[in-house]
Amino acid sequence: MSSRWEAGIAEDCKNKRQQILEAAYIVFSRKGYHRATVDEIIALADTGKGTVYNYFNNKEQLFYTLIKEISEPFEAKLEAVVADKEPPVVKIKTLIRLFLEFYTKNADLWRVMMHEVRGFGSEGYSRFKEEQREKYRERFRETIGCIDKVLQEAIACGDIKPCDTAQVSLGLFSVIVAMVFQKLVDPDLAVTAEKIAGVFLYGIARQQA
Amino acid sequence: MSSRWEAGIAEDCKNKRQQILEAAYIVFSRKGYHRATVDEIIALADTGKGTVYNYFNNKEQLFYTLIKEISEPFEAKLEAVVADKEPPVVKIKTLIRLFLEFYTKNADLWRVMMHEVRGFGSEGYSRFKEEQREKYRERFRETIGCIDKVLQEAIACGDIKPCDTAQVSLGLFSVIVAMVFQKLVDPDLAVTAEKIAGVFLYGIARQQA
Amino acid sequence: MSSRWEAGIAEDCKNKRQQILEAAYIVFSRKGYHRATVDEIIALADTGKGTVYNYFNNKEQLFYTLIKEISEPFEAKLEAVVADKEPPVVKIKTLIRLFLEFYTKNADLWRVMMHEVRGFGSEGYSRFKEEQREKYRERFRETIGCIDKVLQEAIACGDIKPCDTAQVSLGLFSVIVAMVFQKLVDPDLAVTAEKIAGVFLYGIARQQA
Amino acid sequence: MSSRWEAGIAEDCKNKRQQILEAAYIVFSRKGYHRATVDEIIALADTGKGTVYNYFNNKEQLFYTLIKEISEPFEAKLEAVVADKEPPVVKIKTLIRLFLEFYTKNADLWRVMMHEVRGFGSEGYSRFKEEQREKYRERFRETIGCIDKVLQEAIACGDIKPCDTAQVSLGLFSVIVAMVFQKLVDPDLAVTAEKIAGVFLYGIARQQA
DNA sequence: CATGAATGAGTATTCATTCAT
DNA sequence: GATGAATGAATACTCATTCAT
Repeated sequence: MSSRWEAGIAEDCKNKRQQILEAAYIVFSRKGYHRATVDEIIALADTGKGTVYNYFNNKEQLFYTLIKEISEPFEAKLEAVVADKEPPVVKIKTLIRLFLEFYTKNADLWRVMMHEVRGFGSEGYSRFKEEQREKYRERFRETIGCIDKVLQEAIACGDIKPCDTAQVSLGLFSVIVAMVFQKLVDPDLAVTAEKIAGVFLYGIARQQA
Repeated sequence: MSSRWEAGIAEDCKNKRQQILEAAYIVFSRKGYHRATVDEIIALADTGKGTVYNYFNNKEQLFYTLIKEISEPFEAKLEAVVADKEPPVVKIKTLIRLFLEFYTKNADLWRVMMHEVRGFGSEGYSRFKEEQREKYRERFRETIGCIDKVLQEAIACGDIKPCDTAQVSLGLFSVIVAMVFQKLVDPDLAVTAEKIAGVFLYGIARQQA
Repeated sequence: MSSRWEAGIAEDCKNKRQQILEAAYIVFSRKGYHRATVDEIIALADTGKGTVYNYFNNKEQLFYTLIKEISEPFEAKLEAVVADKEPPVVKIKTLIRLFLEFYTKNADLWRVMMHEVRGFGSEGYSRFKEEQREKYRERFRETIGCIDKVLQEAIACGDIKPCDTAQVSLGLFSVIVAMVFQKLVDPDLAVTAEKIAGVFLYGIARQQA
Repeated sequence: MSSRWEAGIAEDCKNKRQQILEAAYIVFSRKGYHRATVDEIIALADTGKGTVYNYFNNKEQLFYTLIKEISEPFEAKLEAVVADKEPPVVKIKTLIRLFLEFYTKNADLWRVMMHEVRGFGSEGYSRFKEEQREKYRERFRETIGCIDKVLQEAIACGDIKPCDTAQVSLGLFSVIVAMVFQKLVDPDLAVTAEKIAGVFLYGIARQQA
């Protein structure tokens, strides 16, 4: 049901902090932020309640740390692709595949995160402080920004027509996420990546506009 | 701030039930499901706490009723467009415009709804019973199904290439929602509708595949 | 062990709020502020936990309300004595008797209150907000101020020698409280009042200075 | 802010035990017993948490040890004055001065101590065991007993009128403490000592009774 | 001896729901 | 029908104490 993002590490050498993060990953994914209880997390992590608060200031910070630790390697990979010397269209397809992979792995947690962070300035919506939520949003913007950069590159070299790259990159992103959340992704991610890229690049119309 | 979906009804003949639904609309939109309190709803509805439970079994059913009463007129409109005698491509653009209109109006509440209903079979995620959540999902599928039908029609008459209509309609839907949630919709909805349709129909590539 | 400050009211017509206050009186007196638990208060008040929070915002405000409701009638009595047309020396003795009576009745709770409120600006000493504590202290100053006023009156009419009335009134007050807290008060309060007045008025030396 | 009761000892030869006691002095004074945390004490003492429990059985015993180590030299001084060959009235003034000095130095901690120990037999008031609290009270009685002894001496030699020395010594003590706690003590302690003695010896009335 | 990671019992507070009036 | 006082299950967080290193 849930992925362990560092499954390589042997069970017995994991420290408490890691155990808690892994348990939190599972519980937040299953229950969402509000309905996830610290009690359930510690039961799964097999630690005492106080231990959680030795490593994290509170539930919110535990959640944020989780998101951050999962995001960072992913973001690094994205950046690497953006910096590649491949043709932009190839890079777009690679990015789509990476996104499919990441969101497939972390679908549940990411849905939760997006919900908690959503809204711009909605007071009282989430228990999260606005400052904290802004940090999540910045992360989100940068992620989509990777697609944006490659699109601009593609326009620059004439591979695609000039367009509002902010909108298109968001559109591309949302389609990827929708496919994942609705479980319409082919086990061979490259297949789905090709399909998505195909629609965005060439459209579905029989005749060119 | 909030839309009244039946503003035509005069204030003084609104019954308690309607007052509660309108207050619930506002509070659920602002706070999300979990953080919305019955106390806040009745304060806004200017009614007693017991009254809520005269009309609705519980908070959950209040929320569902709200969604249903807002969805139904919208779905009727969609069906009407599908049944139109217009060319499929025109109908697609009309559908996109209707979606943009509806989600723009009800963005906050819909975000909340999607979050609560999300997940297929995640036990304990929401306080909602699985049976209840299935009702929401069915509604969701039917909504997207409208796009699907028109796409199939378009394929049948040769306007668009054969494609996986379930995937494409979901993609189209997700792009619409993303634009709305990220506030990238032009005040003139038709402009944004054209853009979205343009990308899906003709792609962004300079050369046909 | 504890006094009921409105014992006259029949049990069955007491409302929940009053029941809670009376239980709080007993528990705060026995346990002090920190060690008094809401659970114990509701057990004694025979109410549900939520009921406490219907009437009082939180534990602190419950405590403050308690103090206020007990203080006010007492302060009114003190003011009445100050305004009397009796000779100052007589009024002083009457005040002493009233203090003995009040503190004997409410010894434990008052000790708790004084401890929580103590300190001028000691950050973090009490969980009480400084603003709140200032309200208690103002109440305290006014109470002692009654003695002060009568002392000034006595000086004005030549009954006692000029002296620092602020210091003497505080001294008188502290002796009263000490007698009560150490359980050295005679059942006939007037006896102890006379003794205390005697020392302050005429001293214990065999010869005038 | 805080007094070190053995400042003479060089910093570098102070052992852990002493460091902990000094930190505890500061923290208990600032926060009171309940709100003082072992964490804060060890942070200030620059030591490990376990070390505290090497030297003291628990928080309670740490507190008691603190009180004892501070009290003993003070009590020795008091006893010395009692044993002096001075006239009783002079000794009383000296005692008052010593008390003013001691409580001024240790005002905050003593307030905390008195609160924790207060009450005779109040079950559950403090976390302290009744046996422990009795030790504090015995200490308290002996301290006041010094005044009592001198008063009795003064009566014996005819300097003061026969009176209930237990009550008067407690009264004298409480006035001293009140002056200190309310910050009404003159920087020159002898001035305040004279005033207090003056009131107790000769009263404030213009005419002898 | 010194340490600090791990622990879990203890507590204030929230809020959906009920039911007597 | 309308009301709102009463309820108590549910939950994040604190902090004294232990014990393996």
